[in-house]
Amino acid sequence: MTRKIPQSTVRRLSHYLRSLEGFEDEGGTVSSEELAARGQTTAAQVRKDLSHFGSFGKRGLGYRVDELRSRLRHILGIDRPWRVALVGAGRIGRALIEYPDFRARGYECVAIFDSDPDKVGRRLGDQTIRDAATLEEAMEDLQVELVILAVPAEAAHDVAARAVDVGVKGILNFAPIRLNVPPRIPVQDVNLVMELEALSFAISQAEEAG
Amino acid sequence: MTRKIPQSTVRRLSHYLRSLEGFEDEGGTVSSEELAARGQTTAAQVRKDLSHFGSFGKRGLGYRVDELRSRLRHILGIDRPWRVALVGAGRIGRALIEYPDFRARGYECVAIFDSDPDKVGRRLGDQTIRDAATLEEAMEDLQVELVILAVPAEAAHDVAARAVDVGVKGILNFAPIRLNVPPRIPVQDVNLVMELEALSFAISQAEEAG
DNA sequence: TGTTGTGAAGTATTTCACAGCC
DNA sequence: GGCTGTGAAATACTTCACAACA
Repeated sequence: MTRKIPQSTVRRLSHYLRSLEGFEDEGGTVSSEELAARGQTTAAQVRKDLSHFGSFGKRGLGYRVDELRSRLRHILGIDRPWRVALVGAGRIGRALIEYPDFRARGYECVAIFDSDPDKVGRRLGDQTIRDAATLEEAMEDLQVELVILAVPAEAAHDVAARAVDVGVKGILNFAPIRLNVPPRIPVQDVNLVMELEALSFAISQAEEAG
Repeated sequence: MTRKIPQSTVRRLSHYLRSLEGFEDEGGTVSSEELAARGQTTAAQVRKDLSHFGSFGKRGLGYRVDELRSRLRHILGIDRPWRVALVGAGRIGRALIEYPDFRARGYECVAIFDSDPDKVGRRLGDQTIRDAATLEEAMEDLQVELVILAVPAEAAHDVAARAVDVGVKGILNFAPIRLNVPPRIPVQDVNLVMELEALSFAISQAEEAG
């Protein structure tokens, strides 16, 4: 039913789910047209995206809102909780785990690590910051599945390798380097400065074109 | 020379520039092969990406490191400073403007706004947080070019519209909504929870496939 | 009637492969 | 001899358009 789904489709699926949030009419239906209008895409694209995972619309009617929502949650893998560890107790990591959506989407921060002795032992949210030296033991005990890697580039490879060794399944990487982990481990890179660069690129291009 | 450059190419250009950072051998050269190895792409892709902007390699030799670096900086529009304002003095925005790369890439935070009276007037870095009500006046005075929009979704449309009205040229948007600005204004959306969803999607898919 | 699901057509992006130049 | 620049081929992604059906 599903083979190789492009990243662009996954992004759109997240959007569709988010769009559904605005719907109070639980028992109602949405058409691909309506969904398309809320994301910036086309009705055909919506239908194609969804069709990769089965056909759960009703011709002439659209998609049942409540069913579509639960299907999307299942497809995105957020119909169950995820045990997440934050490594690097800086601002970004903290921003992320404090997002209301973080918890609302089923991500649960079960451990926070840092190597700075001044930070170790402090409270952060409902967690006490642990010494990064205890990473393996703690991650195994707590059955961590996802790691948010928010450490300096120099430390990132090491932390990633150790996390993968103890069975972590995926990494959200804020370090501006390409992690060298086995291909079975998905890594999602986030680089905020790069996003700014995309902006200055677009503006410069437009200016140059006149 | 350049027409419509895909987003994927722009991302890779940023990577190439970042790769060059590791090079001490300023006067030396890099081949497309080496560049490809540092990003996760192919030599042909590197050459194609660069060829959109002219041909500045030497056959048989590769690209001069120092020249390539300055070309990339020019292409990405970071061969000049950018005047940036942060709207929403929460953790993410602060994380971003405190990144060493933020300044190193020429982005200069010239104003910070928030609507929370408890925050207005406080210092943050080398800035005093301004009342969001004064946004138009301050942005015009300070000739802000880029806005980092890190406010709740409800406020985002309004802030974006006001910023565009006073001549802002681009927006980095952390609010999980589609901003409704004129098409000439580039908007770069960042949604960290969506990145996590891409991760749980990938893992769930792999698990389902067995 | 209205809207899905989907092959087929159309675009966009990547990869190939090789002539051309250092 | 080595490596770029680039058309041409291959692949990936999106849009079209329409049969199927609630």
